[in-house]
Amino acid sequence: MNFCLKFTSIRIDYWFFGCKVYHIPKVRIAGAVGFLEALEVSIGDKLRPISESFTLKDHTFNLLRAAILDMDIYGPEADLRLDERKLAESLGISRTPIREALARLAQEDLVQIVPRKGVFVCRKTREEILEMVVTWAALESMAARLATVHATDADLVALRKFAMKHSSDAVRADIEEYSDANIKFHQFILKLSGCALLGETAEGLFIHMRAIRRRAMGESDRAQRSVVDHMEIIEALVARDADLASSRVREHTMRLHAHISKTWARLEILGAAKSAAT
Amino acid sequence: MNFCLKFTSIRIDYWFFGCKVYHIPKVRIAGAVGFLEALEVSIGDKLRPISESFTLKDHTFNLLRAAILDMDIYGPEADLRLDERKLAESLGISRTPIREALARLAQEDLVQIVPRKGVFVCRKTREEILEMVVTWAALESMAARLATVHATDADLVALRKFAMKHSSDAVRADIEEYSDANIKFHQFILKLSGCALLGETAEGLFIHMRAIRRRAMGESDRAQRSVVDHMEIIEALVARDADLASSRVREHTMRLHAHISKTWARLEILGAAKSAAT
DNA sequence: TTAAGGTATGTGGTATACCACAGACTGTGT
DNA sequence: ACACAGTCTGTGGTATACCACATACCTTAA
Repeated sequence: MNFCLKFTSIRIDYWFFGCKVYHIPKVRIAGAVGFLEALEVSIGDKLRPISESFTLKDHTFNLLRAAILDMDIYGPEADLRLDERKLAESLGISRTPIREALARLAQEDLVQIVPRKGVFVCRKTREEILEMVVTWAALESMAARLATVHATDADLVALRKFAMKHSSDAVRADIEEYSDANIKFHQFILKLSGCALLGETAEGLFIHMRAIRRRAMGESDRAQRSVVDHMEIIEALVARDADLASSRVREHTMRLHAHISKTWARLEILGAAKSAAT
Repeated sequence: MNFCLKFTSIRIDYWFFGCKVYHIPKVRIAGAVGFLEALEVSIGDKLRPISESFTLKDHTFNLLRAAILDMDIYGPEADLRLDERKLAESLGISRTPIREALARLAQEDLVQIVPRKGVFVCRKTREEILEMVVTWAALESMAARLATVHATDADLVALRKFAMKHSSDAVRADIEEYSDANIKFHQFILKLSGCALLGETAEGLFIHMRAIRRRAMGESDRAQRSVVDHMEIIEALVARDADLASSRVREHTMRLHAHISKTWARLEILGAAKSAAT
C-alpha cells in the first residue's frame, strides 16, 4: 500500500498589501482504498511562510553582534580589529554584505569604522559607561512606574518567585550565576512596563551593561545589597506605588553608577588610550 | 617685489596611536629685502586637519536622514518609496554607498528594507508613537533631575530667557514658530543634564517627535498649556528640586501622551495599512 | 649615521555586473 | 469568462574589480 501526494498546483496568484496569498490546493491521497479518494487533507496547515527572506547581511549582522558580545572587549590583549576581507573569507561570502552589517553595527556604536585604517570594536570610556548607566536608570525607572499600572498580579508573583529563586546564588556568592539572573530581573521589569520601546532602547545599552554589571557584582558586598534592593523594588510594585517603585529602581541603578564612579579608574586609562587612537 | 613660499618639507614621519604627527616646516620668505630671510613664519597655524576623511556613505546618510525629516511622512499621498537606483542616479554616485547609508537608516528604524520589494520610509503606528513619547518622557525627566545638579545658574537664566522669548509665539498662536522653540526647549533640558547619551538617545526619537509635537501643538489649547508647563519646569529647576523637576517634565510629556492617545485615531488606520504591507 | 624621499602593501570606499526573486502582464486552452 | 501557465521587467542582494589613501619599509643622498 503506497500513497502518492499529487499537487494539482501551488501558485501565487494574488498579492494583498505585499502579502502572498497562496493557492493552497487540496492534496488528494490516491491509495489502494477507494474511499480515501474522497479524503482531502490541506497541507496548508503545515506550511510556514518559509524563512522570511533570509539575507546574508542580516545574518552577518547578528553573527558579528553576538561575536562582539562574547568578546572580552576590555581584556588587555583583546584584538579589537575587524578585517573585512578576513571576515569575508572565513564566512565564505563577499565583502558587500559584511560591509552593510558593519555599517549597522557602527550605527549602534558597537564598532567604529575609520576610513582606510580599519574597523574597530568600540571600547567605552568610563565616562561613556557612566552615561549608559544613567540612561539605563532613566528607562528602567519609567518602566517600573508603568509596571505598577500594567503588570498583572500574576506577573508580580512570577517576578518575586524569580528573584527569590536566585537570591540564594547571591548568598552563595555564585557571582556568575547571580549576575545573569540579575540582568534578567531588570529586563523583566522593562518588559512588565508594557512599553516595548523602553526595553528595545535599553537593549542597545545592555551589551555593554552586561560586562559592567558582571564585573561590578563581584566587588564588595554588592550582590547581597542587590538582593535587598530587588526585594524592595518588588514590594513597591506590589503596592502599586508608582513613585516609590520608580525611585527605588532609579536609586538601585544609580548605586551602580556611584560604585563605578568611585571604584573604577583603570577603565579611564584604557579609554584614554582608545580615544587617543581615534 | 615678490615673495616665494618655499617648503623645505612637509612629511608625515611618526604615527602616534593613529594620529598623524606632521613635520611642519618653517616657511622661509625669500624676497627682495635681505632681513626677511631671517623671518620665519609657521604655516602650521593655518593648516586644519583637512576635512576629516569625508566619505560618500556618511554624506549620503546625513542627506537622506535630513530628507526624510523634511518629508511629510504622514501625508496621505506621501511617496514612501526610496529607489536605490534613482537615488544613485540623482546623487551621481553608485548604489554601494547608498546601500550602506540605507542600512544605517534601517538600523535607526527610519526606513524598512524589504528584500526584493523595496525600501520604504517607516511610518509609525499610533502605538509606536505613544511608546516613543513614553521613552522620551523617561529620558527627559531623568535629564531634568540631573539638571538640578549640573546646570549652572547662568544656564537656567538662559533657559528662562529662551522660554519667555518664545512664549509670545504661543500667545500669537504662531504654531509653526512656537513648535520649533518648544522642541528646542526640551533639547535644552536634555543638554543641561550633562549626560550626552540621554540627548543622543532622545535624538533618535526626535525625528518622529518633531512631526508629532508640531501636529499636536495646533490642537485645542495645547500651546498655552505648554507655556505654563514650561515655566513651572523652570521654577523647579531653579529651586534645584530634583523630584519636582523630574515629575513636572514627565507629567508634561505624558500629557502629550494622553492627548495623542485620546485624539488621534487616523494614525491608527494609517499604521494598520502600513503594517499590513509589511 | 641620519633623514628625506620613494615604494610596496594593506585597508576601507566605490563602481559595476550579475543574480534570484517579486509581481504584473500576456497568452491560451477550457 | 476563467483558471492556469509562461514571460518580462523591476528590485534589492551579492560578488568582484579597482581606487585612493594609510603606513610600514626600503633606498639614497647628505
